[in-house]
Amino acid sequence: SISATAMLTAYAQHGQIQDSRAIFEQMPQKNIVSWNAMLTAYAEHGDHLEVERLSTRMPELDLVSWTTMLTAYAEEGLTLKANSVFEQMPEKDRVAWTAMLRAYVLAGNLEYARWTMERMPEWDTVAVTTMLAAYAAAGHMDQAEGLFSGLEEHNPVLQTAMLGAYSVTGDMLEAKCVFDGMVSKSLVSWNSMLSAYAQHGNAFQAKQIFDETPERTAVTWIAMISAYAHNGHLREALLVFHEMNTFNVFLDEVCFICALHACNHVGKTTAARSCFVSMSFDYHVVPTKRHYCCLADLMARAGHLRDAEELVLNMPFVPE
RNA sequence: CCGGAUGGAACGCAAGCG
Repeated sequence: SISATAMLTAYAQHGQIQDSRAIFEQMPQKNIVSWNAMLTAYAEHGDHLEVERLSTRMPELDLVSWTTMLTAYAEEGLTLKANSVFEQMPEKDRVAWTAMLRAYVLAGNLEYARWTMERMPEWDTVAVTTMLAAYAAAGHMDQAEGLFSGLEEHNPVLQTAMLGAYSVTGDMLEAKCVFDGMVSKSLVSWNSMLSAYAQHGNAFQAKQIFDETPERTAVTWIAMISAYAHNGHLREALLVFHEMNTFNVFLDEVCFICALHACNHVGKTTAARSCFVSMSFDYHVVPTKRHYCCLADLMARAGHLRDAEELVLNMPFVPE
């Protein structure tokens, strides 16, 4: 039963929702964890209706079930439904409170989010980080700083959120100060510092972080490539892209959007085409609308209007 | 006896429209 649940989750995380449902249905005895895993699978698949249907069939619901339902609603923007789940929960832990807080953040309602945080029986660092990041994204630096300085314990996630907040306002000295003051830095911290420089036109300092970081993830590479691309160093951008290809990096769809964009500015139509083909054949990344958009834009700018038109007409999406 | 499966926080990207 434990291994079946693990398999169910693995299939779901690879988008094979029907396979994971098949495993679930064939399980001889289902416990609360397997039911919850199936709920999570549908929640991540964006299918709140199936989450709802499944939950009515469950022999019992626990904190995990309730919170999964709450999050499923929240991520589809159904804040009222999320709240009604929350209100009906027989007991609430800090995970549930934070999920509700985040539901309001997703709805853009920072007042309710804050009110939810204030009502928590005990403040929790995850909840505060959620709130801080929301304030930062909305440009309320004073509020973000207030939360940050009000806490005694600063963990790496919270500090990275604060670093990102300073990056939003372009306060690079403060951002670097938080970064340097961190006792332990995660890869996300390194990437955040790199992106902060990248987004503020400092390709040189971005490159320094790029060279110093203990490990490079897909995010690291993309941030570096776009740091160059945004500042007119298109040759460097393409060089880094090629370097990335020689490492064993897991390339996701965003990598290719970024590469296509760099090709676009250099006017390398051929490179872009081969990149587009290689994406599906070598990396099994399914092209999305955004990739077609990039490539069509590139071909049009290069004067290949007929090719661009053909691409748009033949793409597996409805053109907008 | 112990361990193993499920829920909450921080990082990257194009175009268009304002």
